Amino acid sequence: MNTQEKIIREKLADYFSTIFEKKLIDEIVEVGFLDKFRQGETLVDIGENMTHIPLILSGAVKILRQEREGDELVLYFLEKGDTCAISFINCINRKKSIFKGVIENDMEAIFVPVDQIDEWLAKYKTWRYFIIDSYHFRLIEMVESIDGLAFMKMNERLLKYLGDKAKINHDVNLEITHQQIADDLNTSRVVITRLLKQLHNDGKVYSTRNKVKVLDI
DNA sequence: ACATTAAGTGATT
DNA sequence: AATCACTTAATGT
Repeated sequence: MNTQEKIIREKLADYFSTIFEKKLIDEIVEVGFLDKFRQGETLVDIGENMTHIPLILSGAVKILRQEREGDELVLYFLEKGDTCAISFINCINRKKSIFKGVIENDMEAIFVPVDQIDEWLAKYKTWRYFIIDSYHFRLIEMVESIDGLAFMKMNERLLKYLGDKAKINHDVNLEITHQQIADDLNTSRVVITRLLKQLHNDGKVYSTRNKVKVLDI
């Protein structure tokens, strides 16, 4: 076994080896490759073809919908142990991605080529469950996201967003500007500034320039 | 000290 | 909740 394979096997041991059967792990080690991305990089853009799906080992990815340039909306975040089931379907159908994925935190993932994905679905129960589970979870997050748009006031959306962000960062101290938040929620900076001030006064967050500390978790 | 960028605010729709 | 227009505060050079 070469060193590259050894490394992948070790990385998988952290999280995925508990959910995948041994034979499947062996196959992943065989065909997968490790790749790293830095914060702010675009993992996949809308309209691109996908050839691999990531099994996320560390870091986080922000999944968003984008209309035109500068008009976007964050749907959810992916972190360790997650994969993008949507991208999986994209792979199978050889369709173009309908989402954009931006690296939220420096990310490390094992990429598995599309050809195997299909094959494993029939071959391994654990893989099947993993994909279905992932798909289900993403669907729930999507519904939550829709609920947010349809029923929640902007201040609730903001609070949820900050909570999610704190969770995936494993830190309640967020380094972010009002403008960046506004972009992610597809609203204006002025609105965020005012809502943040409210939340600040309500004791739910503590915010200063470039920083928001989430207090109410 | 000056320029740039982030944040705060009142008025209007 | 969005937009405008403007002010004030923080930060970098």
